[in-house]
Amino acid sequence: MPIYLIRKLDTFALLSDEDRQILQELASKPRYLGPRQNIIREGDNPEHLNVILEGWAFRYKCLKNGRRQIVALLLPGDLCDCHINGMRRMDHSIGTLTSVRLAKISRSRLEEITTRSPRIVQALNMDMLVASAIQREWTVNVGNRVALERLGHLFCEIFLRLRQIRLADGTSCALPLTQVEMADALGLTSVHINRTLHALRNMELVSLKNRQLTMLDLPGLQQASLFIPDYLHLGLCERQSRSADTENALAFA
Amino acid sequence: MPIYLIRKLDTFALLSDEDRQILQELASKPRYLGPRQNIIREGDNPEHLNVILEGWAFRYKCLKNGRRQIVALLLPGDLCDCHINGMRRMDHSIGTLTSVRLAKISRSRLEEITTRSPRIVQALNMDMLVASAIQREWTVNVGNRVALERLGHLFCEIFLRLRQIRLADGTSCALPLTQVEMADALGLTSVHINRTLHALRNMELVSLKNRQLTMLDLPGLQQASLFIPDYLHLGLCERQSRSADTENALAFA
DNA sequence: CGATAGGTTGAGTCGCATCAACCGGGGTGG
DNA sequence: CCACCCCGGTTGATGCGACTCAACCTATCG
Repeated sequence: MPIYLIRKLDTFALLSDEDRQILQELASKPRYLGPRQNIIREGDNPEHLNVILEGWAFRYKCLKNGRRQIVALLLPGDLCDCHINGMRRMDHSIGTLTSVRLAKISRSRLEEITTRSPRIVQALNMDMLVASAIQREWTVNVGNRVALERLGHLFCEIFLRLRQIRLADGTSCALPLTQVEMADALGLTSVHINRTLHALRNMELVSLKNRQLTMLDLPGLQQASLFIPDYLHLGLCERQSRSADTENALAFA
Repeated sequence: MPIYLIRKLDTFALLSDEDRQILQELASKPRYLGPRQNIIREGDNPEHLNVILEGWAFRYKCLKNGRRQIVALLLPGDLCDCHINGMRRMDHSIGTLTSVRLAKISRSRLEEITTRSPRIVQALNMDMLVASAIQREWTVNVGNRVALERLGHLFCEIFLRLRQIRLADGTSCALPLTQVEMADALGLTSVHINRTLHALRNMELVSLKNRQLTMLDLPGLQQASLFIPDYLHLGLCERQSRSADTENALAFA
């Protein structure tokens, strides 16, 4: 069940029960990958659309000088490939961070879906716009913020994105990234991430142990990181509570 | 006439004469703006799709600390707004660099186009994928490259994008960016851009005077900048010469 | 003519990289 | 069982790339 995809799209458009049913059928033949594996490599020819049903992954590019830049984080419910038609060759790779469950959606299947539900198309479009907005914000993050702001900003973004799909528990969420991976995502070194993390802890803004991130002071962290959540377009998130109610109601029916 | 849009889309899909005719009709009521003006501001509600018919513009975000990050350059033929439906509030602003001629396309008009030509839809999708790829590469650029590489990379990208729409003249093209604007695009200061530019000139890789950029040694610059053009997906660019022939043929008919 | 925008240059400072050593825990194999 | 290894994290010393501040230069324009 692509439960996280449904939850996310639900914040982008008013899905009907039929829409949800259509999305449910997606996850028929899931594919499993272990942690630190490649889902697809730069140069590969993407044949179908992959959706992350469960687990974390990331887009990255390797440079000639040997360094690696992580350009995006893919969370449960995120679409892997630059969807719809067109891309002949991947210009970047996608790797897993944790164990990942993937749904493969063929092109024909996708077309079928889009003809059956315009609302799903709308929600997918919105999702794509948000993904672009996040990418722009990452450019801002590495271009214009110092280490402490960058790391704090990343934490804020991850936390809010996970909360959107109800994978945050109060003020905590998972964070299965090593310091090396944070460094590669933020254009810093792991040594400096380490020191910066200590600074954030000393300021009592976050705590991070056993891959569990706790936001001790979310407003404080947002301010310290120059984080403004607008770009995530979570505007409809108050609907979350409503759909949570509906979901519960169904569960108890 | 959205000649540059047509040229660009022509490298992404095989457009028919009818497709071109449809695109021609877009530019009916153009809007004109002077240099250094805002096309749309963060927080605005975008009502229609803007296409740049002529001139240069850029997407940017301003931070609380007063600094500005330019997150994308918009060249002739580029689409301004995160198109199709959806976005309620702009999460960034768009400003002009030069005088700009814009085409406003209403939502209904856009739908009409997409129903009439699936090939245009395909080309627009491809264009969107390339725009995303460029955004990712900008993240890599500011995250993982030193000043000289960043600036050289920017020059390579601009040159190839302009050549794609045949706005490059041999090894030269326009570059209407001030050093402050280059700095804001690359996450550097204008002082450092100045010194880096001198370094590039001393290495006899580029020359830049009167807003005219000349690539003295494109392969050399690409190598020095770790530039790999794959992400621009210019694969079909050999078609350029063919369509140029067609265009000339028509011009002389 | 002064005013302004863009570009140039130098000196001093700082954030982050680099290099290197070391620690602790979990897994493996003898 | 312990010895070993390896990965992720930690810490210190040093150096460099880019920032900051400031002065000055040049072209353009009202």
